[in-house]
Amino acid sequence: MTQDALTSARPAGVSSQERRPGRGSDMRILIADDHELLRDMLVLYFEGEAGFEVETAADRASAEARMAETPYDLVLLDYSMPGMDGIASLDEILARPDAPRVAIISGTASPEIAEQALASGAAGFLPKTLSARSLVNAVRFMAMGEQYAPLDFLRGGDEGPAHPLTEKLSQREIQVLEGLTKGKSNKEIARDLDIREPTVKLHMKTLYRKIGASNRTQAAMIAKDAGLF
Amino acid sequence: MTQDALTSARPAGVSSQERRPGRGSDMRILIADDHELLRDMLVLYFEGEAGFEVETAADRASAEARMAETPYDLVLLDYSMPGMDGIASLDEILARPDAPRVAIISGTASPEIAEQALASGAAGFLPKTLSARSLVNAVRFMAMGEQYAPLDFLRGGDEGPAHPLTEKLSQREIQVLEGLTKGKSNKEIARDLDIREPTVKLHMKTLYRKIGASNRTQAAMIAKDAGLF
DNA sequence: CGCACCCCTATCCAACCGGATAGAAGGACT
DNA sequence: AGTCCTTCTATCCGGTTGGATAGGGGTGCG
Repeated sequence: MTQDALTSARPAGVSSQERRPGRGSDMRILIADDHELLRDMLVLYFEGEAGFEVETAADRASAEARMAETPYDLVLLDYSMPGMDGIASLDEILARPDAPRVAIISGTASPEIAEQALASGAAGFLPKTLSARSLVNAVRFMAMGEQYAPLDFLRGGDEGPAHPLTEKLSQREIQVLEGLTKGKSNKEIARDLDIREPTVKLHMKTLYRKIGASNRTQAAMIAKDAGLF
Repeated sequence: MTQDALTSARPAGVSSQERRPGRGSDMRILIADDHELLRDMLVLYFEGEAGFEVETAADRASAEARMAETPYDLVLLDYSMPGMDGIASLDEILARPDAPRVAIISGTASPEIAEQALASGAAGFLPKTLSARSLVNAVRFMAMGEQYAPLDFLRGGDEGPAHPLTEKLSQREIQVLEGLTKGKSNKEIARDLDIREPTVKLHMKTLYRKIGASNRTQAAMIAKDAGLF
């Protein structure tokens, strides 16, 4: 089958002629993502590049097992795969005594999450909207010790403004909605924004109308589905 | 670049299969997904196969524009890309007078959503956890007019049960949680499940403890993040 | 200026929610 | 039988939410 080239991820031992002794040893990269399509893709690309040695894992447990076995120069870690629980999981992995450099890769995460990841010490943040070419370049960049993140994504210039929701909502209403998605009460939101609670309730009511929700839980789910926050 | 790996990977074994003497012309496929990584992948792959003609779109608007211009034999439609709003968007696209066969592709959608998509008349459902090989086979299958969906995914055997949440919750609590994520009130949930409201409240309280939520909105967000429902 | 719009505050009230507590029926397992 | 677990029901209470109503400031615009 043609797919052999793709699916032969060759976990270890990479038999290959594409090894180039030019720069000393190869760069060892671990791709941890539950999307096999993506793993196939990246393995394929990196195998065509000189100086890379790629292994894969489909969930957090096996990823950590591999990290414990052998050191990696860079780990591409999916933000949402089995075993992952947001930034907390990243922190835990980075807290390991033998922690490698870790870059977060995600298809759904927001710029906010990207910033949190970078603040936690991630080597970079890679949205899956990146092209394969850009991703390989980013990996090279991070492998040199730099921190990478696509600027247009962080600036929110990404896909956020296209949301019809944010267009309709005022600044305050968006802030209130954000607090709502965090599961906060009106009282907490009021304190955070330094306004009175009745005001929060007003914004709440108006934004319900605007986005078509009938209670706070629905509003939170709508915001979540829209990819906000 | 590494395309040689792809193009050289022509399988002699299947080459006869992919010829479509009945139709004469190539099979036209539209890939609509905002993840450029995935588009790169599939385009490269299908270009290495005979009998396929592939075009791409990064959002719903441009996808529909392409559909209006020329007919496609199959459209791979990302469930969550700019312009998409769940099953409703699929229904709208399928309601077009010149509607092509449409398969939903998603990295996050649940088995429940997959079934809804198939019930709405989708040609298939493709989780991104599929391997490249399986995906190509699925496309061939769907192109023959069949309806495709990975059975183990639909049975929930996929990544659903791996969720630590569903393990801890009882059957009833899960049902209550599902109603919660739909934004329903306790009263509505009670009616739907044909139990009394106090009972719903009890389940609600206990499931809060189990999943670590302090109110219904947080519980809903946790369930959503876990990929439930 | 008048007007629209956004943001802020306030009060009142019905309804709902979160939590505690208590009791009971059925199935499963020892 | 006894025990545990799940499910169901119920009542009480304090707190929160949703909705209506009535204002007061601020900015921008014709």
